Amino acid sequence: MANPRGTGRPRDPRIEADAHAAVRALLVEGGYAAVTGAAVAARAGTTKAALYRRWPALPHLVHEAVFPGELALDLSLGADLPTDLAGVVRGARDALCTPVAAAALPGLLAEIGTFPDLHAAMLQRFAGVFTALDDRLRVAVAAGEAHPEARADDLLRLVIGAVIAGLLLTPGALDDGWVDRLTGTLVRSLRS
Amino acid sequence: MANPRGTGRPRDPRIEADAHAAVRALLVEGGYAAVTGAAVAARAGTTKAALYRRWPALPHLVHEAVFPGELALDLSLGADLPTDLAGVVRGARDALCTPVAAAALPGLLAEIGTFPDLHAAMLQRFAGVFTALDDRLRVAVAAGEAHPEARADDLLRLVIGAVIAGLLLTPGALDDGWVDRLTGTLVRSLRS
Amino acid sequence: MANPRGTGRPRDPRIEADAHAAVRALLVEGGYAAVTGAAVAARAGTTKAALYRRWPALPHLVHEAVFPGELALDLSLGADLPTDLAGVVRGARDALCTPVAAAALPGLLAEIGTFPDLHAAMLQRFAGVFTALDDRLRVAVAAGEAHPEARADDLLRLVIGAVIAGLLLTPGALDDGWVDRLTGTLVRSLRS
Amino acid sequence: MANPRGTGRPRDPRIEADAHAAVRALLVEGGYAAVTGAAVAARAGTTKAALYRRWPALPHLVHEAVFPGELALDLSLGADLPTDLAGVVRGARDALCTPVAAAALPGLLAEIGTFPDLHAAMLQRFAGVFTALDDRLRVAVAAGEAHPEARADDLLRLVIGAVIAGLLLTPGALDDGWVDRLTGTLVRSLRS
DNA sequence: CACTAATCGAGACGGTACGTCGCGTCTTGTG
DNA sequence: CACAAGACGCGACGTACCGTCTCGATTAGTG
Repeated sequence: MANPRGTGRPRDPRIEADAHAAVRALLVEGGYAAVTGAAVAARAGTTKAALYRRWPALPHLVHEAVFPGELALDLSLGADLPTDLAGVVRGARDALCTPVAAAALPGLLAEIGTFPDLHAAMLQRFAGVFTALDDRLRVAVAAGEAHPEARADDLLRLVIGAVIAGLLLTPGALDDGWVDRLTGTLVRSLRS
Repeated sequence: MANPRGTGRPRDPRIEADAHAAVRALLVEGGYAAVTGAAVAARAGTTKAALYRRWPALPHLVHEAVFPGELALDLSLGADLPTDLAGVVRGARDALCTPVAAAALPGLLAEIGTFPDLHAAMLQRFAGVFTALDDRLRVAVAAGEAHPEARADDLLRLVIGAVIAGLLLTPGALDDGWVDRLTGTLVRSLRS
Repeated sequence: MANPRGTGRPRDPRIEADAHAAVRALLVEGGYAAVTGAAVAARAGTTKAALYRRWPALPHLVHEAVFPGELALDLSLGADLPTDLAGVVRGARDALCTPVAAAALPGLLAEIGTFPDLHAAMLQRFAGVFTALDDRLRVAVAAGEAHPEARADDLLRLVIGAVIAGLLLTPGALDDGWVDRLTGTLVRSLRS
Repeated sequence: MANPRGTGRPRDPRIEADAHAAVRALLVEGGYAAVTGAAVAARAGTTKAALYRRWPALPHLVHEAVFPGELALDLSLGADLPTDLAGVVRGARDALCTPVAAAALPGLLAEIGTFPDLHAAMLQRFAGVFTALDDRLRVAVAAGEAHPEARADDLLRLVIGAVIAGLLLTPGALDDGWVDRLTGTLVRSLRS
């Protein structure tokens, strides 16, 4: 898609940033339905053609605008397990409950059916967290804080699922008390 | 929407049923994107006007077609707690992982942003399960099988979230082993 | 269409009159496009079914409402020819330039293509005028006021055409001066 | 409507021509009622959106397709008055009695009520004829062939009205004999 | 006095056209 | 090459009107 050789007029790098900003603004103001090709282009001061030169379809742009990079939950390996799990829970909630993310997620998840590559891209955002959580879990098992069959994927899916379900079905319920309760639940569930 | 008095020509009851069936068939064959007003009408042997007379928008019809009534998980109050929780987990998975439901859910969840009344309608499907689970939990607390702070809403949201996250992000992973692992997780998390 | 035997509930005679009045009111207020089945029924305090029991289609009702009976131009046989012709011109103009008629005519003429029976019905309204004009013309020929080849149908068509063209293309131009000028034109054209 | 600056992708000029041809074909085959947005688009090998980009509504397209330019009656200034008038009468008849025009006119005239701008557009088609007739009439007055009060607008309205009335009410009667009779009528009516 | 038969109000029915909108692509002219 | 601009094919949207139908409730005349 990108120009392999260095030939030709180079792409205007501001368009990427402007498009990201436009998407985020539209998401907050009008929800996922307001993120129209024409609307994004107008808001970003460019045209649809410039967008489609960069992203294969609108949802890809939205995904990139909402989740620009990998989630950084910085599991402070060394703190005790409850503290680290609380960090994961809180981090996942904070990342997905941004006004922008909350507006985009339902639509993005629905588009997975149409654009399978979005699926992989979204999962990729959690890859680092998964690795860190896997490592942390191994340490906890060695320390006798978690039973040996504990799996990081189940754990992470549980957290993400709880956040998504809360986001979609009971928005507003994911306060700090919820973080504490879910953390406690996870800690207890890890005991042998 | 419905005719309050008995006046006027009564609605043809077959249209409701045919529309439901048409939506389910289209969902299975072509996914959520195939559920078009014209396609549903054609398949149901009726017209768009007849559909819009009954439902304010297509997603309402889809919701009704996919979740015709309340989820019945028949918590067998009396069995031991692990068995009952396994029933809830398995029941939620079975209800939401039907080919029809799996095809409809992502789109349906995304439409909540546009049609807020869909939100209440979807939650309503779990009202009975919540009540039953709440009762069961109280019994478990009294029997010393669960700690007193355990909350049915958190528990149910955890189950639903796990299913939805699994459905959206890792379809195919929700096998019987997953049911057993999640049940074990929940049982352990309930211990004081 | 009507009930041949006297059996059954008799029709409510007020509906005819109310429907006529409703059509005329809607024509004046919103033009031909506002004369909808539902609108007429609502305005007349009845229902579409009652209307279609009486008229085969809406244009028939409109025609009846706008031109309830034959045009009565009362050619005062005996006056001089210019006076009589002025009466015809003025009468045709007055009959077709009513706000109601002016609003209905273009639509009615267009429906002729769909309902050929409307055609005959509309022509019928001029039958009496034609006969009278034909007689008057014969007298004029005998008196040497008109050349022998003068034909009433050509003459009448000329008058009606002039009114319709004025109505459709230059509304407002059909004032009394126009009546005098057209009358003069016709009188001169009849001279041998 | 049109793109003022030369920017953007230029409109495909074939679409205009194809749409015109499609409208004419549909008019002849199925009458005014067959001229549907979808039908025109399909026949022209394009889409409804492309049509609505060019014309504000269907009747405007129909008008343009049926009367692409101004009527050219080429009054042969110089022939004697009866010959020139016969040319006007015959020309107006020929222009409005084409199968295409005859099918379109009733509908088009009826739409004037909904789209007032159509009115001006239709009158414009006769502007040149009016000017020429006005000039010719002045010559005739100077030559003593017509009385001084003769007005071209009255005359033209008379001709057009006669054609329209004949078209709408007595189709088939506008043969060459009718042309001669009407011409004679006009010539006599112009004498002082 | 029941019975019959057509009308009444109300409103749903199938059908069809309307005009709009969004998508992702394409085609110009201009850097 | 990229860019701005905007037309293109495609297809869905939700609304409106048409003329018909199906109800339950009236309202006469008839047996």
